[in-house]
Amino acid sequence: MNATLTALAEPNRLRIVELLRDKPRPVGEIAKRLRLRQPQVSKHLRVLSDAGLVDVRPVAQQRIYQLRSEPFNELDTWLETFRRRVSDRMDRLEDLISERKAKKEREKDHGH
Amino acid sequence: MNATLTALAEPNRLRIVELLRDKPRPVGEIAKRLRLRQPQVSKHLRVLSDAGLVDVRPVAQQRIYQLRSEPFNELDTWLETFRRRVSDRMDRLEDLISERKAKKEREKDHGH
DNA sequence: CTTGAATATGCCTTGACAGGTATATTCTCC
DNA sequence: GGAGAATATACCTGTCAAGGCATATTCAAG
Repeated sequence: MNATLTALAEPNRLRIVELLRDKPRPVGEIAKRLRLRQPQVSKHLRVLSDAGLVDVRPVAQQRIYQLRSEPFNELDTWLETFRRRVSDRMDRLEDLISERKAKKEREKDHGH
Repeated sequence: MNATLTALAEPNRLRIVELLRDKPRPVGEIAKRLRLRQPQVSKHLRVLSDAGLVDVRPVAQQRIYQLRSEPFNELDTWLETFRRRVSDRMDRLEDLISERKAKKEREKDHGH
């Protein structure tokens, strides 16, 4: 999960992922399209690969990189846990404030 | 988008976000629960705030932080663009390989 | 087996960022 | 208005990661 986020947090890596979203591509093409130097692209792809975000397949001297679905599914599942909660937050905040006030009152009465 | 990912990529920040998922909390409570020092928590919350991931409300000397929904919705929308694509990748890869082979054949014939 | 294309890796430098600690700020309460 | 709680900020330091560049590696083709 954290590996996924870390990998995606780097701007150029995000661009690569978005490029691969359309279809698998060899390193050179990625470099050309994104105007990046080949070594850095290879390095970014290495990171993406270690994070499990991409797969490689050798075709002649080329290496074709493609996205893997699992990490995105996991990310999606994780996001699920926020859906409902977030919409309830306001109410909960109100509750919390009321609680706090009530507590204050109790303490005040105690003091007297 | 990138701001969101960058903010979430830091492990402790992710923990904070997951803690706030349950309900809004003041800085001190976050620090205590996650066993982090107060200054670092404040810094992380600053980053999360700048990224638009959280909101603050002062209550006395406390600052109550709560999640905002927008960034998560955006992230969700972004993920949407991967749903179908990813499942189609295999086929596309096959296409690409076939294309490549066809191209090779053509070149070969040309050479002869 | 030599050449050239496609890619990976190693090394170096630099910048960003997280933690640690001290200190400033803001508020409550008496 | 003085004390203490809750929080923010400033400064320092160490670490890590990204880019640049040179080079190693792998493969196809003649």
